[in-house]
Amino acid sequence: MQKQDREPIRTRFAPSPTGRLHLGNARTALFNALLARHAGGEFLLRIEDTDRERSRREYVAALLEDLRWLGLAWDHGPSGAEPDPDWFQSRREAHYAPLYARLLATGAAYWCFCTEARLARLRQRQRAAGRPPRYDGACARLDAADAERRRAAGEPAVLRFRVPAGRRVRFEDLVRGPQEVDTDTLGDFVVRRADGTPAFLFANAVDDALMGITHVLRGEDHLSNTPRQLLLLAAVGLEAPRYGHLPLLVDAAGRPLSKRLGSLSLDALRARGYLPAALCNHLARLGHAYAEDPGPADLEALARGFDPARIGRAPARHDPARLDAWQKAVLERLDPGAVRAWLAGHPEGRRAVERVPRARWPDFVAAVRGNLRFPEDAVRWAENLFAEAIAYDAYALDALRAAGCDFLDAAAEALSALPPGAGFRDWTGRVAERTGRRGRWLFQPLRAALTGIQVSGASPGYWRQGPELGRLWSLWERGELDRRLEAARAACRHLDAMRERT
RNA sequence: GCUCCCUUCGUCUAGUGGCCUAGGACACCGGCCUCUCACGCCGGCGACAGGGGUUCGAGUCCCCUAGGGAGCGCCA
Repeated sequence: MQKQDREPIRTRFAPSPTGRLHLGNARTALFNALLARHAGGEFLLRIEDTDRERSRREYVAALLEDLRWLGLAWDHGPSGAEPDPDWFQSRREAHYAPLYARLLATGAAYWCFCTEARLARLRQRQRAAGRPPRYDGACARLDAADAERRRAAGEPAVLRFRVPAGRRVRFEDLVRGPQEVDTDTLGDFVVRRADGTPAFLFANAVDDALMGITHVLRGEDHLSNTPRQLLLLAAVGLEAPRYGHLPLLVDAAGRPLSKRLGSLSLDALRARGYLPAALCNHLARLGHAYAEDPGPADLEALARGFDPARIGRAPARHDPARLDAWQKAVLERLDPGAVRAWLAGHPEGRRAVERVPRARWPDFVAAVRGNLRFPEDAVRWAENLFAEAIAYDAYALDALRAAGCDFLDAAAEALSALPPGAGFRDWTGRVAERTGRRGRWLFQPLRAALTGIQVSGASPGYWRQGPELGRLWSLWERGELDRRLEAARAACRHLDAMRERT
């Protein structure tokens, strides 16, 4: 009994707060959000904190923060890290209790008094004998009244689901198509732990049904859970969502993403300076292909073309170069204000924001944005273009020496002879005329004179890369151009003097 | 061990029996754009894991092999 089409779509993301979000989780969240948005439906957030040992309040807060940062707003869900009875499974006992009772009453589940030690031994034996490690059903035939008495006497017990024998469970996977599983390959599984908390299989499936979830996109590792959850939901008389299983996401080396491997955690990527839109664009194409690729797009456009049927079945590898390409593409389309906000959010980038005069900001962004990838890239140009002290680095001095002081004199003269309103080309045209230099012999020394300035954190010669000289030129006032040329001439004369002395 | 899943250029992928001498994007290499880097444009390199079938015809269907993965928990 699975949900059918033609009703409003409702998806969810249901993380357990036992670690930070990484690329893999984030993709799952994104896909569910895109699916909901695509259909004009709703996207919910639920916290699966039934593991008392490992769930941590601060992870909830971090989770919410990461999702908000990514731009994945949820239509319904927790508003903060404080557990509430609606969205935190640890507080939803009241919803579960009647279902346990029903399971017990119909015989669909039974009390199991097996100790963990016995189960461990059992699994070990089964494995050694080359058999699948499954519960052997020791408590399945216990007399119900006896079991209740032992329970009442305080003997610890789990509630175990009785998987019907010799049946086939069929379902249609949203991404993998028709699936069929023999119930004889399934062992009786735990529904409620001895400490009274619900087991994942139970709480997860039940909450999806109770919350009216219609579609669930989740990791492939849940594929074999699906028949169990279907059986369970049928036994409590709830309607199951449709499930779709996403291929695993692996790192650049082809290894599964791990919570311990921190470099692909969302907060690490954010600290590095990646934009949420870059991440979303990257993720939206890992294991999913657009029929018509929208290019660097916002969530709305990403959602428009999103289609679960176009999700792949093979593991997808995260290629950092691809992510960087999205970062560049997204950055390229950001307006100056957004670039400013991005930079202001990072310690490094803030230095750039502070250095560049507000009025010059749009021009600065226009000139430099093609050369940005991370916040620190902006700092060097901000410090170079709006430098107070002017000192040339070794490569610049080489270029000045090679060009000769006469050349610089000519450049300065051409500049002072320039009528107001004349542009970069007028200037370089005149310099070319006076000195007979063209191409790199003309531009290289001019670039050295105007931008070959030492900047903290930049490697020597950094200025030789970067935006077109002409764009930078228009960023400077005439006085600043004079100042730079004058400094270059002084440096050149100093070099000459040094040479004469030796 | 058992059950299930997966396998197209370096990477993400298109491809649902003829439109495929396998297309695109990113990466890489080369060229152009009056200096460099980037952008843009043009071009290049580059793949159907292997073997058997089925078919007039297979990347597409079936089987086997190899390789990878998941599940089999009082973890989610």
